[in-house]
Amino acid sequence: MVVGLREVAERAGVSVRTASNVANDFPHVAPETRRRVQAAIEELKYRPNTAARQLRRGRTEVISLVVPEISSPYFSELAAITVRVAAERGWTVHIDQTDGDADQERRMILGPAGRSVDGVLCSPWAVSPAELVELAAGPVVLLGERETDGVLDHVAIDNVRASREATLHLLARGDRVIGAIGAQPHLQNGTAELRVEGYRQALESAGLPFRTDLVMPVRSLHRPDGAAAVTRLLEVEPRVDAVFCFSDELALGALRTLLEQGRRVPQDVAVVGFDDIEDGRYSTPTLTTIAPDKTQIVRVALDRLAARIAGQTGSGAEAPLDLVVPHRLLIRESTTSVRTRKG
Amino acid sequence: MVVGLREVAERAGVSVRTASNVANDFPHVAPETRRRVQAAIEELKYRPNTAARQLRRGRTEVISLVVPEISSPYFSELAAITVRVAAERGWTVHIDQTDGDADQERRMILGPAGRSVDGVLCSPWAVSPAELVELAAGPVVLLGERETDGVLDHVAIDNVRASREATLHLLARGDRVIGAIGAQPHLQNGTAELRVEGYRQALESAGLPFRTDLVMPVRSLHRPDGAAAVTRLLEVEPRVDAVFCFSDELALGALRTLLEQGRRVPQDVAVVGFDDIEDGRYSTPTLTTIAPDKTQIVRVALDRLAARIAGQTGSGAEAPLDLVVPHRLLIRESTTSVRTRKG
DNA sequence: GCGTACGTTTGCAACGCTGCAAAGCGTGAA
DNA sequence: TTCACGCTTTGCAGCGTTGCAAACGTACGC
Repeated sequence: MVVGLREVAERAGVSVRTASNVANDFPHVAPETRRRVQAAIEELKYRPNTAARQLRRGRTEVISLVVPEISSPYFSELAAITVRVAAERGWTVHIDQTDGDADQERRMILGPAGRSVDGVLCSPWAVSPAELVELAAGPVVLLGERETDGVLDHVAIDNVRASREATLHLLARGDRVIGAIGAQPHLQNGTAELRVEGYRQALESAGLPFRTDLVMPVRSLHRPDGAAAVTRLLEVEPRVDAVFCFSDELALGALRTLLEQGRRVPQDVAVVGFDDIEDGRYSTPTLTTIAPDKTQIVRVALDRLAARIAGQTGSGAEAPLDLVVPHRLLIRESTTSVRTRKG
Repeated sequence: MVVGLREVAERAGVSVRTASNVANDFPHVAPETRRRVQAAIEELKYRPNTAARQLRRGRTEVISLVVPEISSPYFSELAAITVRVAAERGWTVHIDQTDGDADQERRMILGPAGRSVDGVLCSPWAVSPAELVELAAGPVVLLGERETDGVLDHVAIDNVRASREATLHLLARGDRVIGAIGAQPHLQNGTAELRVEGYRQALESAGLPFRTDLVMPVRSLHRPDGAAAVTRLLEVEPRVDAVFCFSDELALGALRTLLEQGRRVPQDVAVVGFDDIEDGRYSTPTLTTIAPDKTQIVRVALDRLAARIAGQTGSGAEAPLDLVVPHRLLIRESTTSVRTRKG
C-alpha cells in the first residue's frame, strides 16, 4: 500500500494541501493542526514521492559526478569528498563512471544530465570540453583538465606549476637525468600535456636538455602502467637519477618495479608522484607527491555549480570561469631519507 | 526552453501519444511516422523527463548502494563493479556513504529508498539487520555481514571459513604465535566476530591456545589503525610470528610499521590481509590475502535485488536468503619468499 | 459490397505533489 | 455593530509521461 499525502490528509482530517504544508514546514499552520498531521505522517510512515515532487518543482536536489573510474584512489577520494560536501547543501550525488570511454562519457553527460539531476560535475577524459559543451543539457562544471577555452566552468590546480615544482625539487636534490612517466597523447583532456610542459620548463630553467625519449607515454594511470613504463625507461636510459610520475599510482607501480630490479629508492633513484592518495602515505618508502587540495576543488566546484543552477532562470548566462585551486608539494621518503632497516 | 513530447509531437505533426510511442520503441508505428518523429526528437534534442516517467511508471531504474565509505579501496572497487554490472541491467547507481555512522545509515536506507530508487544494496556497519528491516521501505539486499537471522536477503563470503583458512596457512608455515588485528566490538554488523571465530577455530584445530590478548580491536579498518594495532601487539607479545589482519588496509598499515620497527616481512613476521584490494598486489612485499569474489558478490546481490523488485507486486513475500559467494586465499610474498635486493 | 480483423493513431485521465489565488475565520479598531 | 486585516486552510490546475481503451483506416475474405 502506497501512502501519499492523500492518505495522510484523510487520516488527519485536513486537506491534502494542508498536509503538504506540514510536510514542507510551511510556517502558517496552526500548532494543533501541525501536530495532528505530523502524527498521521509518522503513523502511516509517509515518505514524499520524489518523482512527483521533482516533476512539480523542477528540481531534484541530486547532482551527478562523472569520473573515468570510481575504483582508482584519486577518484574515489574525490567522490567521497563530493558526497560529503554535497550533503552540506542538501544534495545527494549520483556517481557514474565512464571507464575512460568516449562514448560513455558522452552518454553520461547527456543522459543523467537530461533532467533527472540538477547539475553535473565531470572529470573529462576522452572527450574534449568543446564537444562536451555541445552535449550538456544543464549546468556542468569540469574538474581537473586543461584550459577549456572558456567554454565551460572548470576547476583545477595549476598543473604546469605543480609539475614544474615537482621537477625542481628533484633538480634541487642534484638529480640530472630525470624521467617522466604518464604522457597520454591519445587523450583529449590535456592534463598530461600540462604536466609535461611543467617538467620541460623546470629542466630548461636548469639548463638541462628536454629529452623526449625520457617522457614515457602510458595507456592509463595505474600501477601496472607505471611498472611497465619504468622498465622501458630503464632500458632507454639506465643511468636515470629520478622519475617523476603523473599519478601516485604510476609512482607506486614504478617504485615496486625499481625495488624488484635492485634499485634502491631514493638512494639510487628518486620517485615523485602526483595526487597524494592515501596509499602513498603508507608505501615503503613513503611517496613524495603533489597534493592538490581535493576538498577545495570540490567545494569550489560545487559553489560554482550551485551558482549555475541558481542562475539558470536568470537572463544572460555568465561567462565560464577557470578556477584554480591550490596544491602543495609533499616531500616524503621517496626523495629524501631512508629508514634504517635490519638485514 | 524545455522540450517535451508535446513539442516533439507538434513538430512532427502527430499526437503526443504517438510521439511517446516512438520514443519508447512501441512496435505498431508506421515507418514513415516513426521517421518523422525521430527526426523531430533529434532536431529538438528531446530528452525524456525522468521524473514524469517515474511518476507514471512507478520505476526509476536506479538503485542505491549504501556503503560506510566510498574512498576505502574495498568499497570503491565494489562500487565500481556495481556500477558496471548494474549498467548491464539498464540500472544506474546512486552511491551513498554513511561514514560508519548509525544515524546516517538509518537515513540512507530509509531516505533514498523512499520511492526514488527501486532497491537498495547496503553494507551495514553500525546498524543491525534487525533494525534495518524495520526501516526498509522497499527491496533491500545486504552485503557482507553476519548471518541476518533470515530477516533480509544477504550476500557474503563464508567469513569463518575464510578466516580459518588464512590462519591455517600461517600455521602451515610453522608460525605459532599469531596475532589478529581487526576486532570491532563496537559494531553491529558482526563481520569481525566471524573472522575472530575462524581464527579461533584454526588455532584450536592446531592445539594452540586462543589468546584474547593477541586479538587487537580497532576503531576502523584503515592503515593507521593497522599501524597502531601492530605496535600495541608488539608490546603485548614481542615474539609474534605472524599477524592476521581483517582487512588489507590494516595489513598494509601493519606492514609499514613492522618494517619501520626493523622486523622483516615475512622472515621475522608474516602478514595476511583480507579483501584483495589492488594496493596489496603492489606493496613491498606483496600481500597474502583472502580474496572474495567481488564481481560474484555484486552479481548475486543484483540478481536477488532484481527478483525482489520484480516480485514486489506478487503475493507472498519470498523468504530471505543467505547467499554465500566463493573466496580464495591468495598466497603472496608477505607469507612466503622474499625478493633479492641490493644493500 | 459488406463485415471482420488487424495495424495504426488518438484522447482522456491519472501518477503525487505544490504554486497560485482565493475563501474562511477570528481579532481589534472605528 | 461593522470593517479591515492577517493568520489559516482550501480547491484547482498542471508538471510530462504513459496505461487504457476506443477510434480510425485499410485490406482482406466471403
